[in-house]
Amino acid sequence: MNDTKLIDIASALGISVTTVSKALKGYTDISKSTRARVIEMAETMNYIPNSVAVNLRTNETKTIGVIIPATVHHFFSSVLNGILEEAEKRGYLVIILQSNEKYELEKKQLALLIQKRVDGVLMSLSNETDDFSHINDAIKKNTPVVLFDKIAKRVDCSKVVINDAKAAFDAVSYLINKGYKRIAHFRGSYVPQNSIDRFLGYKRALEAHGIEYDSKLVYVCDNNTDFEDGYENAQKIMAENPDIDAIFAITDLVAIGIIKYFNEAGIKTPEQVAVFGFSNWFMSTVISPKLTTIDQPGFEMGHTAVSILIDEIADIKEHRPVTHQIIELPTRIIERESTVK
Amino acid sequence: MNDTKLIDIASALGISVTTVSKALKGYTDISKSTRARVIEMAETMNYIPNSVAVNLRTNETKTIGVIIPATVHHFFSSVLNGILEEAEKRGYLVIILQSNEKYELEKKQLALLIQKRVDGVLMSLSNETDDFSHINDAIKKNTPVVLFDKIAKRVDCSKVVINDAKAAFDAVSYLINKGYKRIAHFRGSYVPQNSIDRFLGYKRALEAHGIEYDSKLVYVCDNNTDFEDGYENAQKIMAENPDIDAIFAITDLVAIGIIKYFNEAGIKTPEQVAVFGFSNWFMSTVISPKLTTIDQPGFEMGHTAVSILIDEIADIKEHRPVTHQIIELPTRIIERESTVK
DNA sequence: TTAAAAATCGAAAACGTTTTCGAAATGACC
DNA sequence: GGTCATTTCGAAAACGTTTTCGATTTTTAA
Repeated sequence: MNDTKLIDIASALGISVTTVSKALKGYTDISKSTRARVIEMAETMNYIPNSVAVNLRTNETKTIGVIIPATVHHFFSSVLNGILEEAEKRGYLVIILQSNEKYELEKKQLALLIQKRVDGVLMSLSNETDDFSHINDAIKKNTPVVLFDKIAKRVDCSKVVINDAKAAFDAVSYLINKGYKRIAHFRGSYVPQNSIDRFLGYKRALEAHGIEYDSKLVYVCDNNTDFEDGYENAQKIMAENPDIDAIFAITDLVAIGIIKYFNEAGIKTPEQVAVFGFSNWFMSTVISPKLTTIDQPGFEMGHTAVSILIDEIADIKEHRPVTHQIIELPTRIIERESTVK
Repeated sequence: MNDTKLIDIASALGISVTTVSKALKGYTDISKSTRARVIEMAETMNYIPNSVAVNLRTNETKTIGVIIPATVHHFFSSVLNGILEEAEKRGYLVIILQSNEKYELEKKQLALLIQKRVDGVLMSLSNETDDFSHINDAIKKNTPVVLFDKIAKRVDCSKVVINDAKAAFDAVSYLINKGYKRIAHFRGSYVPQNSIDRFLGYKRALEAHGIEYDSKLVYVCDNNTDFEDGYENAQKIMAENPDIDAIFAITDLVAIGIIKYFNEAGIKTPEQVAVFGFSNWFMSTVISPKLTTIDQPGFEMGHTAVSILIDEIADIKEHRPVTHQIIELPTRIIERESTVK
């Protein structure tokens, strides 16, 4: 079952490939009549252009690459849905790779995408990444990159993010305004900017409201895949600092770990200790009590990242100057049961 | 920043592109010394082969397409992880598309992938799909297809599945052996084979154990994205059939909806009514009580589907006869709290 | 030294398009 | 009928590789 090519249509009609190609692409220097004949013949011969040949000739693949650091779960699955939807709408296909939070893998995968001649790439950085030359190289080679969620401020490209510090500030301020006074923070590991920013937001909110920051109330949860981390640290904090009345957790996942422990240990949420999550993952409504959290708009993030990227691709193609944008998507507090007495 | 090409290396060294190409690919008719010079020059000039040109020449893209029916959540995210991991290991990139359970979209996307010259495609059928000519066309055009999870028995290609009927049979038999007698089933919609098979398994298990099938105990949950369905039907069944002592739910999602209602209504699980889910999604350990369920090996499914596909791609390329395989992955019962008194 | 064998290289075709540029045909106009 | 403008078409180059096949050189064997 051999594919039909331009030359097949051409010889069937006794004309040249040039004419066939032009007719199919709507060039104006082909007469109405032959265009009609070509189109009909293409139809009956079931002609499908060979994308690879087109790619080679036009030097674009209508494909974008995506590198995400973690497994396709929770937050990234929302982002991915946004990416897929918008990309399809704009006529692009998307190749997905995951770096598993490894810098070396991320670097290799970016190189692979460039070798594959994708028109642009979307990426969210691995926790390990603190050298950005691979990204700068890509940009220098005219492959636009837009960073989302886990970004690096120092690299000069478009970014779409949320304001983690502000969101955390809002969350903790909310708790303070609700009357909670001794508020702990279960933070993430020390490297990722997200983790740092949310911690900073927590600290600033305390200071802004005249509550002294107490480093003993900060626990580190650096296991991103399970809620055990939250569970165990909850156990620990209740032994070490039983006087707390609220916990601001870096993700819904650790918040859920906390609530699970509290449920089992008979600690009432929010009466004894309130819990505040982050991301508004699906399961935050599954747990009892339902989790108060920050809505992190993953779907929109994917959407706008693709949109910006494709615009930049067009700019580069048309030799227009490309201006990088930093888009900060709004977050909002979703108040549920875990913080309202 | 222009990419260096074979001809750049060739002219830098005063030799032909042929020689450069062969040296780089390890042809034996190039002397050790010139090979070394070529490799070094390629290194210093930072040569990266143009994949598009290679694709055109070799007529393969080292890329596979994946079409999934639903949003990347829950079960499909596990499958996707399996696919990505195995594909990368075997040197293939993967393009992902989602059909949103629409036949027309599925058809269009498959055509798109073929036009893009992917080497093969993995797909899980939409709920609407009952015409399989698009798939047969793809296979006829020498693009191998392997179906996973939501398959069609009538199309002649490799498939990787679980035995839904058997898994459901096992689940219900487990409940019966535990002493439950009046077991309801919250089924899925009427079209998908999964839904039908699980229902059939339920029915057969009852019959096999001498319990009369009662159609009044079967409720339909056809909303796949939320647990409201389970919640509402739980409410309904307790009003209409308060004498039930167990529910076998088609997915963990509806099972969680049921448990949420039971928790709120003060109905004890499993003491008054036991609940059995399906898939072993992450959140089945989040809910209280933890959910007894069927483990559906999504990650492995992705793994083996890719593996089979790539083998078939190789067979076709080498003009070997390709034999289709039907792989049935084992499922098993994960016993948790929702069924043990 | 010479013939045969082996080693080493390169010209050119091919993959299937797109697009430039010029040529041929047609139409318009006086 | 002759000039010019317009319409319509096609030859050929180009995109960057891979691979066949023949040519040239070097080595081996006698």
